[in-house]
Amino acid sequence: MKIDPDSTVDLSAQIAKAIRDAIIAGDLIVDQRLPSEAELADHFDVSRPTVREALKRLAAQSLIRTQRGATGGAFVNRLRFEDAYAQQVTTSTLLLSMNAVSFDVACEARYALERACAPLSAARRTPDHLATMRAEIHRQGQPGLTDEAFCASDVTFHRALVDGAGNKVLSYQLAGAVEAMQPLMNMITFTARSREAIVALHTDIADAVEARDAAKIDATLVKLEAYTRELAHSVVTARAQKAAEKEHKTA
Amino acid sequence: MKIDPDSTVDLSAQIAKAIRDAIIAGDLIVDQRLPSEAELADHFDVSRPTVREALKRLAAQSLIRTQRGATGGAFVNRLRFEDAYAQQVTTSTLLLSMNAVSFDVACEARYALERACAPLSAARRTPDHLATMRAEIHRQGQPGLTDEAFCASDVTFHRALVDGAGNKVLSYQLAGAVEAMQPLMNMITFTARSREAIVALHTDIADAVEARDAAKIDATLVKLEAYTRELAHSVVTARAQKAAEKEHKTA
DNA sequence: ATACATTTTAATGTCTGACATTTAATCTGG
DNA sequence: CCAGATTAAATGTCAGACATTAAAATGTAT
Repeated sequence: MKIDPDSTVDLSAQIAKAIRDAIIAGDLIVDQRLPSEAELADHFDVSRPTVREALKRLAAQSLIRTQRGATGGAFVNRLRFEDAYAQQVTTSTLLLSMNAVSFDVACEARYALERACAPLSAARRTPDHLATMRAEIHRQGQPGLTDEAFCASDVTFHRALVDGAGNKVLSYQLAGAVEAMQPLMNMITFTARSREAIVALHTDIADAVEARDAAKIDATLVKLEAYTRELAHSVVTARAQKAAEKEHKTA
Repeated sequence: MKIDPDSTVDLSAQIAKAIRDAIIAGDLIVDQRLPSEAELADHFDVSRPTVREALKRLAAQSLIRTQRGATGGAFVNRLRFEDAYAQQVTTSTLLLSMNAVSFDVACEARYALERACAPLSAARRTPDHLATMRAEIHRQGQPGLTDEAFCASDVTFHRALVDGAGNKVLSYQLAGAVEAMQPLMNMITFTARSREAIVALHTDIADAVEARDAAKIDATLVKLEAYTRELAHSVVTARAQKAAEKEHKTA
């Protein structure tokens, strides 16, 4: 592991890269302890604060964890799916909000991915997954539910569908897509009638999952996608109209 | 933005979280300059090194960039899909290697996601995407190609297929799945005969994409998945046999 | 007045050395 | 043999200094 002190790149970034590469290459294995900060500083011929900045970079990516005390130090972290979820969701959310990704594009991606799970979920879902879906459907029918709570329940429902596929990699990939859309979905005000329609489609999906009918799940997801986009469009239209009225009033 | 100095959590982690939350909430917008390190240190009532560790954490997630000089400082970064790709691939690769995700599970996820793109790609692919696919097929037929180069070309081919769907979110999500599998794929030694079979299937896919025949793409991807898994199994079997022989020799 | 060279300045990058805090291992007395 | 005190080693934090960078301000000559 070496760095170039003459490079224009930050030393801490170079050190972080060197250690990261060693982890990816398998030279440092899970739970292995890195040398102490002082030893690393000595090795790379830099000061301790510089080493610490490098370690914090790695910690931000969940590649290492640190422990204080006598037998403490920095350890290579076993990257867990649960840890990766959070980062994936954060990144996806920011990508959507910063890159003016249209609702349609995000929606299309989400349902395309979800439909990819449909046949697997039909084959493998357990009673647990089904119970979660039914419970969320029931919650979604409760009057007095806020839009945010309705959306959160929607996310849980869809994650149960995805988790039913029994493939951790798929669940991980989809967590980003589904949850990242939540802020966009929260912009939609769900009327009693639209909630009723969504709950009906959710019920169809749950029934199809119970019957292990992949084609039916797929078809219903297509319907749900179309309806979601329709709702979003009406929101956009209403907002534009409101803005126009306001404009008219000021003029 | 406040932190709790009595918490057991690192101050730098708390500060990073506070700033990250502000970015996510939109309180800090793209290209906006953060206060200088000295000002942040003053605001949070900590020392400059502590602030710097926090900023390095954010930089590791591409949430900010720093610039030196008179008008320098830390700026909120516009998170680009390209920047996110790299992190996504690193994370996915480590998840697969550290969590003993079986080849079958990863393979299943990859092809499920890819098949989700098939109908969109059939509808939207441009001549460019098609040209890339044809070029990679040609490369894959060249004799003397290393296994690594063959795999790299395979990745490029599949990414062209995915990019053909014309949905950035899908491309982003899939980049992780496809590229993360490359290390696993590199373990497979491709015989002349297996390469021939793969190239034939790739050609079928390219033909179907050209004809905008979604069903045909889907069907061929199913075949390719089955063949890939078959190849992987034979590799595993061969390796187990070799290990058994070695065991026998030592005994 | 303008173009170019120089100086200033404000910021990040880095270093040194110190102290605080945490935690496990070790020592010590009952 | 065990419980408490001590020690040691590591990370966490701080203070202050200097190095480096790059833009802006200033000065100067044409």
